[in-house]
Amino acid sequence: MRVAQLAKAAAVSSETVRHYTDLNLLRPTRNPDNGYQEYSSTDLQRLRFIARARRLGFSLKDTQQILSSADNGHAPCSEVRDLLSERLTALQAHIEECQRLALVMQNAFDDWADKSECAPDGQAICRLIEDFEPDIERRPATPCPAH
Amino acid sequence: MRVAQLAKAAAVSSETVRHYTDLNLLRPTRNPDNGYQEYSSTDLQRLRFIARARRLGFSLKDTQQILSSADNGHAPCSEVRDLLSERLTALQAHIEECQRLALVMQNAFDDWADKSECAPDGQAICRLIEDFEPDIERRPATPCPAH
DNA sequence: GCTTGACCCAAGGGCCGCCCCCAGGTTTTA
DNA sequence: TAAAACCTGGGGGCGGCCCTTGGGTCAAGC
Repeated sequence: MRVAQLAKAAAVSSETVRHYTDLNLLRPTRNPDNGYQEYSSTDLQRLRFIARARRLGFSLKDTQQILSSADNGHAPCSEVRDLLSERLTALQAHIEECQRLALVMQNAFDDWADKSECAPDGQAICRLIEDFEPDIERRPATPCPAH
Repeated sequence: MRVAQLAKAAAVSSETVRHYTDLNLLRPTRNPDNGYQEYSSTDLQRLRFIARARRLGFSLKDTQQILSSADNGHAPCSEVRDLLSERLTALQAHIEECQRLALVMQNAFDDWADKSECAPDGQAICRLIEDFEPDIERRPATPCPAH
């Protein structure tokens, strides 16, 4: 199979296939006639595997590690369990952080409902923001990447 | 003030100050003797403003926009309200997405508690993952960046 | 046989919000 | 006076792709 076929079969984009190939997650051979990548059904299996792992919250690096374990003949299952539990814990922490931020935002929003429009006074930038300081403990201002 | 002083006064890193300066969010002058950046108290106000806006979940681009409105003499408040509400909505969607993912992970984890270690059979990579397909509708595999 | 359009390639930049490193110049402190 | 702490610009790195550039290749229709 070539890039686009493989991509379609696994419901990902061709760029994703190329990306994974660059990362050596997929190992196509070369068609010597035209230099095209030739993917096997094993690659399709791997690609589907990767897509599933991503859906389960694993990073590409995780997946890389799992696949290379499997390549070396080890059953990666216990590794997978551990990784999943790690990722789940991290995700829960992330969710809590986002929820804290959402609270802060909601509080600000509610507060601001009362406040009148601030006229530009040449001093303040925007009093809504400048007068607002959340009560929560200061944490590094790395809000959730609210994609 | 110079970089480190300003950074300290706003409780951010010097690199952050430099970064914001590169983005033209801060506008220091130059000390002609040594080429150092010289920040004014206005820059400090702006920097604190940015830090607050970040804590409220605004992106740097948002902040840039807010600041340039203010620079142009417009009171950015209504803009700020709109942006905040947009960001809050996006954040809530993000949280829900993460919660769905956490559920999927938790389900996988629970499922897997029963299953025995899979021996490497030369065919499967890891049955835990390969046999698992979450019930939720397929969504682009862009899980939460669970940092 | 020739065009059109769909596909393929490699290499590189862009996103976001910084952090870190380099190599060298300046200032401050002991 | 020397060491420590600062400053400069430029570049790379993180993750997981997406997109562009500037080509080459291939299938189908006329």
